[in-house]
Amino acid sequence: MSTIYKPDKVEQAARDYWDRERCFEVDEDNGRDKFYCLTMFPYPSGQLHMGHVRVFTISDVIARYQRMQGRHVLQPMGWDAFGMPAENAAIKRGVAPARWTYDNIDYMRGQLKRLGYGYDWRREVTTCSPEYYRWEQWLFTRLFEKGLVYRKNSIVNWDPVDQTVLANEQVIDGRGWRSDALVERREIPQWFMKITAYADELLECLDKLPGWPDSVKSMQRNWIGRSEGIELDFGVEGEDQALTVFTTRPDTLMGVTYMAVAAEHPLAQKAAAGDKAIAAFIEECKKTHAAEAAMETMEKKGMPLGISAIHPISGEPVPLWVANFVLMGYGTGAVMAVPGHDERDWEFASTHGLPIVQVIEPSDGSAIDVQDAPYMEYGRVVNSGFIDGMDYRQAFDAVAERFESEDRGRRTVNYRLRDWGVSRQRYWGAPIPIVYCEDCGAVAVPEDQLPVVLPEDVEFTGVGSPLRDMPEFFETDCPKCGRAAHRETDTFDTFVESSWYFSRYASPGCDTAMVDEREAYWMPVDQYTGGIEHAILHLLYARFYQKLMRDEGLSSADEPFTNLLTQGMVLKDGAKMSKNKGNTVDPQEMIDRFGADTVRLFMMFTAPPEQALEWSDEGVQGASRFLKRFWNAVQSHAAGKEPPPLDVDALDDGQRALRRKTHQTIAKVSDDIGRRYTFNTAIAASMELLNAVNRFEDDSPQSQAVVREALEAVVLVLSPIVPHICHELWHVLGHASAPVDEPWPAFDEAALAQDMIDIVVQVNGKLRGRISVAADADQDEISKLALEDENVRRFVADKAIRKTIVVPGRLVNVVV
RNA sequence: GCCGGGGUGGCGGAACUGGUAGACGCGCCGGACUCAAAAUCCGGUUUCCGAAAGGAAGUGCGAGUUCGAUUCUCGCUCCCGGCACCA
Repeated sequence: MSTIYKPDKVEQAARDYWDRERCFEVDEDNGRDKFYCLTMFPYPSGQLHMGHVRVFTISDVIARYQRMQGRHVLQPMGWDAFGMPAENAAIKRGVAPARWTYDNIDYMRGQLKRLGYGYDWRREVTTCSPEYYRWEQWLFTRLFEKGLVYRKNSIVNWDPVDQTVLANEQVIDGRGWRSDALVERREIPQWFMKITAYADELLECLDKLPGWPDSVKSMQRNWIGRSEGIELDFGVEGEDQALTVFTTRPDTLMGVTYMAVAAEHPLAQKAAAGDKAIAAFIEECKKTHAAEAAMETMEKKGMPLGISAIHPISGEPVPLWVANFVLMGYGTGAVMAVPGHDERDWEFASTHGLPIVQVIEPSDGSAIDVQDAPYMEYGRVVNSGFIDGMDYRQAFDAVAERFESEDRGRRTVNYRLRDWGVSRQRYWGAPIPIVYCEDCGAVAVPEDQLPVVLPEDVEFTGVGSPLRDMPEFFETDCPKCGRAAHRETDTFDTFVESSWYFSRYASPGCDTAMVDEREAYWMPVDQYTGGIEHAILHLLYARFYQKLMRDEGLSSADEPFTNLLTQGMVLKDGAKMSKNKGNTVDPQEMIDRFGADTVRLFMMFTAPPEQALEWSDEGVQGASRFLKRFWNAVQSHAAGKEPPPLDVDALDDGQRALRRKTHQTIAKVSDDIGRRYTFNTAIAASMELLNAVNRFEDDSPQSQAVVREALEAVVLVLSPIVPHICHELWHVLGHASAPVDEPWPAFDEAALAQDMIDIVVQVNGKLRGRISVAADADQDEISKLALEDENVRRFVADKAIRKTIVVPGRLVNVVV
């Protein structure tokens, strides 16, 4: 090998070795401590972007480190292969979505290999293959039997550009998450999965995930949005049916001055039948609702329905309104309005001249006037008869008990979380395995008829789904009665595929079940790494799926991911890299120019993983420069005489100092990579050690032995980050083995010991001098030495010393 | 509004448990090599005063606790992310 660093050759050689030796292919081994290191799998969009390179590198560093720690490491890779871009490409280029997708996968797999990631490619999962989605369809039919999926006509978010239904999670500020088009409301029959049945468990288990970032857990809690309250039944004049409302503030019950229902509420609908003005108002609400619901300052509009509810305690009539701020989808679609103690109710009451009364007073007795502003704090109940004088909790219980005993109310928990609509009016997705029969209704496709294969060779017009124009696809027989029936032509939301792919990695090739016993060895995932943008959707669905699979007897794990690392975005010029903004940097170009190791090093050095990383061309140059220095240092050392074995007892002070640095570095890097995931500081420490070696000008045999030890340490500790160059340099240092198979270096406690240590002397907390003391010096000795320092004496002068604080090994502070 | 995270040199960032603020890298300045440039190597680089020794100030702002605060407490401010007529 030439002594000039040529990344192309070095990297090719290392890759050939890993391939030849099948280094990253792992099978289950119950005798060994497993480590499942997972990265969020990519969508095969065409080529890798910098965000991919960052997340895969983080994961690869962790995997390689854990491997050197002796763990049996699984790191798989696959493709989230269904989705809209394939359809868009098909429209634009006239190539079938399947063809486009498989071509992209082939290209991107090559890129991943070029970056040196240590994947077990035998376990590759491609979600658009029938072998994969077959089991997804199977689980769906199981859930169908259990009643955990259901079909209902529902008002959905319709994306007029993408011609599809969006999940609530896919609507951002009233716009489609991909198309950015204003979302409309439509009523369509949809399949739903009962994620709300698991709302409590999904919430509670968050407390059992110490390895997850607080930010993600908090977002999920927020999203699930649990709130405890009471459902109360109000009588309505001229109606047999009670009007049920949900409230979290039963203590304000006596402050109710009006009631409001949503536009879709049956009482509003009924009133509209006899009143054109109300009908017009409801129509207006329907039109504007979806589009404007997210707008921050939407005007509070409403109309009286001309009927009254009966207050359940006072028996007084309470006017009933229809209002645009009441949501049919939350609680019961009706609210009791307490304008004295709720901001929204107060605003509405003020606008429409409704009475505002006070029923809560501050516990500290301070004066308030609810005519000026609502008082929302918990306090003491007043003007409320049977609950007067109570605090919030007492009043809550008193109201609950009274209404429950009279069967006019019940304690209830409400969630913000909605059931997961999984139907998509799209072609490029897994077919929903349902057959519609005129006699039998919706029937699940039986297991022996799965998978329902998506035809891949299709004409793609761009409007709607081609499946609807393919009788050969949708015409079938009813599995129950055998009569002519037709298949569901909707496909699954792609989040369904990404909710269980990690389990499938653990059971590759299994064609008799979704997963087999190998799942139990690998699951749960020990370390999951991916973008913060998946904090809610993907991570919540995946947790939900884990519980579904557990309850189906497929897994024993409650939670799929023990530790979660969310990496920051890659920015350029302060903004997220995107084609729209034209601020992208193509990883391939960087790899071709500098090599994979340089790109990996830059990514890991420039910022800690959770922070945003600003791209810098100079920074890449710097990384490249460092690797050259590293290469040259090892090569020039290896070109010298082979050093004798290290004789620790024969070292002079300088040699011992370098050796101490070596072992300090091993200790620090181990902690930085293994515990803190601060790869940037691990690299910085390695750079320091290499700088120390380069400054060390002593070519005595023992010095060369100390240098050899230092260089070997740098090669090994950097090998998870820049594996190719380390692979080569390890050989240059005379080893036949490969770093990937070496144990992680241990630091020698004895090497860290020092005879003399430098400590800092402060006078009144300000740095005034440095002294060198024996490591075992006692406090009196240290104080004495500190006071002998010339500069310290200048500042102490003739002042009386009030106190001397000695922090062993660090500093002395003299207080005068 | 609520929840979470953050504010440190010209820049990315370091300081992990309250103990030397600015590690490491980038950039910049000076030097060596070169006819010259690039590359490479060596030295310097928080600001202000000083030739230097050394001193003063300094981690968004204001207070507090402490011998000692980037770190802890309180108040404010700005930025980023999430959620939001949720009853």
